[in-house]
Amino acid sequence: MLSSRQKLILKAIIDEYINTAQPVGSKYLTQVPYLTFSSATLRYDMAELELLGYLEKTHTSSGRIPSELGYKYYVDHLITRDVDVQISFPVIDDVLKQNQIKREQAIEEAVKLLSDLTNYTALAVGPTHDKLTIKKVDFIPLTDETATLLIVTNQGHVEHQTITIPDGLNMNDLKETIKTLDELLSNKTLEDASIILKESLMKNDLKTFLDFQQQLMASFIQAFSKFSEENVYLSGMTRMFDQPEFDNGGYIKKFVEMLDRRDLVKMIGQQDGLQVRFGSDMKLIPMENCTMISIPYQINQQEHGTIAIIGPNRMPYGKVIPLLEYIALNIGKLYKK
Amino acid sequence: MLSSRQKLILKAIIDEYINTAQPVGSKYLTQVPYLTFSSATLRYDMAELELLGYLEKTHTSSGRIPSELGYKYYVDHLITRDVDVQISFPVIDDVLKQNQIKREQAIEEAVKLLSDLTNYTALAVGPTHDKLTIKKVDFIPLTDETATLLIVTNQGHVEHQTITIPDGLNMNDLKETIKTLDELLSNKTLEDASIILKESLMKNDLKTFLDFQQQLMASFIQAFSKFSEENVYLSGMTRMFDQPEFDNGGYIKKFVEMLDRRDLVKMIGQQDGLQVRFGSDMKLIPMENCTMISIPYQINQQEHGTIAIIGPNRMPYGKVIPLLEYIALNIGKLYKK
DNA sequence: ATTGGCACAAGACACAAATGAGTGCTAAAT
DNA sequence: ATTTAGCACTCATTTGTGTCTTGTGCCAAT
Repeated sequence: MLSSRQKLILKAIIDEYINTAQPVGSKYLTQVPYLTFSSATLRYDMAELELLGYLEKTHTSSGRIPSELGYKYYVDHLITRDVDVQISFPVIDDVLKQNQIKREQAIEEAVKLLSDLTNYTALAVGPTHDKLTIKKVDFIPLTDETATLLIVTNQGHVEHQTITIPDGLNMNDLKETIKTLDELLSNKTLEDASIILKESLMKNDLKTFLDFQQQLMASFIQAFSKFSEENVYLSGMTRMFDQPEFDNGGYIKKFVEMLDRRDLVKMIGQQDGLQVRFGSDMKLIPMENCTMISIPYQINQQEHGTIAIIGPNRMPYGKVIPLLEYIALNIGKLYKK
Repeated sequence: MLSSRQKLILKAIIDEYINTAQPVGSKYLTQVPYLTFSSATLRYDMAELELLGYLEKTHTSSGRIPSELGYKYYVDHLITRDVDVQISFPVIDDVLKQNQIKREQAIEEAVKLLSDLTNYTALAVGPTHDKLTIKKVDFIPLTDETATLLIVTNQGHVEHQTITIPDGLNMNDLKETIKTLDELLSNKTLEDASIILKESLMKNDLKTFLDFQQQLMASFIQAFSKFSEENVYLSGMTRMFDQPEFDNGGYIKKFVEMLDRRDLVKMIGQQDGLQVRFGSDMKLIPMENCTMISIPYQINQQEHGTIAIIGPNRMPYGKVIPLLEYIALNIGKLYKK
């Protein structure tokens, strides 16, 4: 258990480190208004806090920097919510209102705004429907040789593919096949659709076109698997580059590749509320000095998603968290009747 | 005009610099088999080449590195095509063949392969149809309150948007409206469609839904403008990070942002053949030490695009160019009957 | 026209000393 | 029992110095 003075010291150190990114020493602390103690006293407590694992030293005789445990304690117990963030609220309301009927775009704009307001990388997944079903399979001829294949889910997600029709294949036959497929698959869940598709292939219900059909099926299966990679919006990828702790080609490369591969998305599972995850908490992708704060949003009973921000551990949590909460809440409100 | 010896020297310097990324000195050149001269002679010519602008020095007494002009001369006159790249050709054939009927994917895979083979960033735009027309406008109800709006072009490009239907609005009315729109717009070019849309809005042919309709129209117009941002495929974005000359947070940031904003796409206009563009040639986005090689591909009379690679000036042009040409040629062949 | 020789320039490297921020510990003060 | 002042110590950082290396530029000789 920390003494109240130790708490104050920990808070002061983290607050300062968040601003400066430099190790904080006892001398600085003596200047903090609410720490009216000598540097020696402060040093004594700092040693204690280090022993308990809340602080670290970069070398034997340096100032202290917060450890992950320190940040954790800070976020859980010491944070002071910044009231100034409220000046951004009308802007958020405005942006959301302008995209009231277009949800993907509302989310996209919200993510962009979040990134702009915080100067960190922001992302969102969803909105995702609880039960993913196929709404329509359609086929739109473009030319004599080409056509576009469409699959629409109940989430409004669309997967499309332009295909070239091989020689000697009748466009009408193909159209028929797709129509059968549509009837067969619509309103089925993705898993069911996959099964039905494979069975049909076996039983040869559908007209077979040899090689062509195989590619077509592959195409479908691939489209289905794409759906399960949920829709994700990303903004401010390069903002991370501005952080001094990441000014390092190798790290940045890893970071961008991770975003590119959508690794993080797997981590943002469905959770209950606000989550603050530090580098080592993210088992899949250990990214040191990196924190992800995520919060779910709910559009209606079935549709929900998560919105998150990624930055250095050294984040102004007091600003970022209220902002994130406000955005998540208001995305939800937008569609409540 | 360069003497033949000067040409040899320029070639030797660039070849070596491409390998080592280090300034090349006269001593090294004496070891090159085809340069049987003393270092003093070579130095004499090097000074000449520098005067002419083909070479540069990093400091008063360093070896020489090629200037952009030097690279340009090299690419135009001194390059020797590497025959070894041919061992990659079957792999390319294979990948393309496997995606014969799915063109977007064929391009995507080709770009990925190109990036893998060269270890540089690769991208492609297109295939783009000469005359972009609308093939279908469709509307798929998802729930009582939501529906997906689809626009398909003759290119097989699909733009979709999930919209929330405001209270007091009839789904059937909406369906009718969309149907009218489909009839009105299909097989029209994008420009025509825009005009028709605006006229209808004026004349109020379409049932008006006040605020909602305005958003809907905005949605359409936005979708149309998205089409003109051609479809682009990108692979190996982070490969640039491996190049020693770019190991620098600021540069990398600029690079990623440029790719993110799709700036380059604007540069890859429609051109006749292979183009090699150096940093300063790309007026829009001056990226020093950076070269883009692009080549158009043609699928049929109407459909075409461009495939390109971006790397440091210091690229093994003798390998990269034949590879690029082969891929561009064979994407085209794939769909020729 | 080409070459060998030599003085010179400038980055790279290694090492040492000075600087300075900050600590840990102890003995004295409160 | 806390708190503080004082002091010795540590270690990263900066500055300075000399040496080494690579490569140039120029000139006189071939």
